[in-house]
Amino acid sequence: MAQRGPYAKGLAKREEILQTALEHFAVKGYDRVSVREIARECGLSQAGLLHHFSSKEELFLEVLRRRDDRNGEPFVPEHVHSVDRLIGAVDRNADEPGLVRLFVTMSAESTSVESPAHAFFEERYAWLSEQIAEDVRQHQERNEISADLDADSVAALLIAAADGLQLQWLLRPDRIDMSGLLTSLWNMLRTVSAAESKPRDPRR
Amino acid sequence: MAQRGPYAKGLAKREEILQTALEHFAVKGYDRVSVREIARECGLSQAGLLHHFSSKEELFLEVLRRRDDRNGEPFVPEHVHSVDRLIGAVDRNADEPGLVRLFVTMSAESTSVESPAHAFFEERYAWLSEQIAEDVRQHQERNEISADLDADSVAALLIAAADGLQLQWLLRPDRIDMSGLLTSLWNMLRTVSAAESKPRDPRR
DNA sequence: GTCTATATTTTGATAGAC
DNA sequence: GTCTATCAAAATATAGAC
Repeated sequence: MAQRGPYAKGLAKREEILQTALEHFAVKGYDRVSVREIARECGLSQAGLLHHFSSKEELFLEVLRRRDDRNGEPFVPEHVHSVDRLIGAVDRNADEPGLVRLFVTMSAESTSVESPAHAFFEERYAWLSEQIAEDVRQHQERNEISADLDADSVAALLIAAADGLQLQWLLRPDRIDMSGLLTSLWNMLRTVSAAESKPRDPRR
Repeated sequence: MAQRGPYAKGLAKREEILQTALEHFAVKGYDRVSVREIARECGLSQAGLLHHFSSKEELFLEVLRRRDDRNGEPFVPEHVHSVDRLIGAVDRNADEPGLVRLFVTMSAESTSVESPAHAFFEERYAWLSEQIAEDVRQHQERNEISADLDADSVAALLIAAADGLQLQWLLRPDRIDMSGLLTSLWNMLRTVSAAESKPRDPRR
């Protein structure tokens, strides 16, 4: 049924479209890619492609969803080792510049309410922040990180660094070691004592 | 000559256009704003606007350039207190969500070689990294930060955090204190001893 | 400096044949 | 499932009048 079922051909084509679309959206951004362009690359007409996805926006959202579920890993409560998972994901991303560019570009664009990806990224950040903060709290309970640090702040900094490093890496791939730098940061955060890191006057 | 010169009117209109364009690009992104839209807002026709700027792209680049020169501050060598200046800039940005959105969106888009802003942001990052790293080195010479830390890495992390925090702030303005968090990070980096922050195996 | 008018291109989406 | 044909709606840029 999987190989010869009535939908086998359609599903295969659907996958090819999603992969091609990912590459194009990643390189040029949502607005600069036309459905025609993706279709041609897949050996289809524009109308032929839109048989599989009812609109450009739906195609785009499906691309995002497809690449978002690296959550897998069953039998482990989600937040356990979330920071390590974040670092691992960043590390793997170093082999997929297209995917990185897609998420960097789209998360930035998503800050506009008009973006088709607005809801998607809003939920994603809320989920990720909570996962990381919970992991930080567990480290605190085990005295592996200062209990006086604010877990939500640490989470925000880690996620910010991950995002910002990916941006820099896209511009200068050979000069930025994303996962190495993120690991350094995580190690530093764990060795810092809270008393030393109280905010001072932010202005010069 | 400045007020009544033959170009006074043209220059004033030019400024109005640049300001309006900034707001629109910031909210909707380069591709989702039409020249017509900006023109109407300025009480001009599309052709009327394009009398001042030969193309949409040129208008856009001029907007970026205009908002980039907060370098000013004469009589101080550029790199001195660069980190404090970075924090100060982030702090001021909290009053200008439009400007933040413009730079976040455009720096992300600029990672594509096809982006009109590619060269602009490439140069900007190279310049900023060098400024921050040099400031870090000066702190190291004064023993205010561990000499064993790599100045370029610290610079990369600070810039990454600044960029990433701005992204998160756009999505959840009330939950992210950009300059406060960045200040915390800077303080932590200065109190960390290098021996404790040696990289370990990045994978779990 | 600003307008109207227009040329040219491109896009997303639909209808209907095969 | 895929194609051809077509529509309608944008957009940028230019020409030329005032």
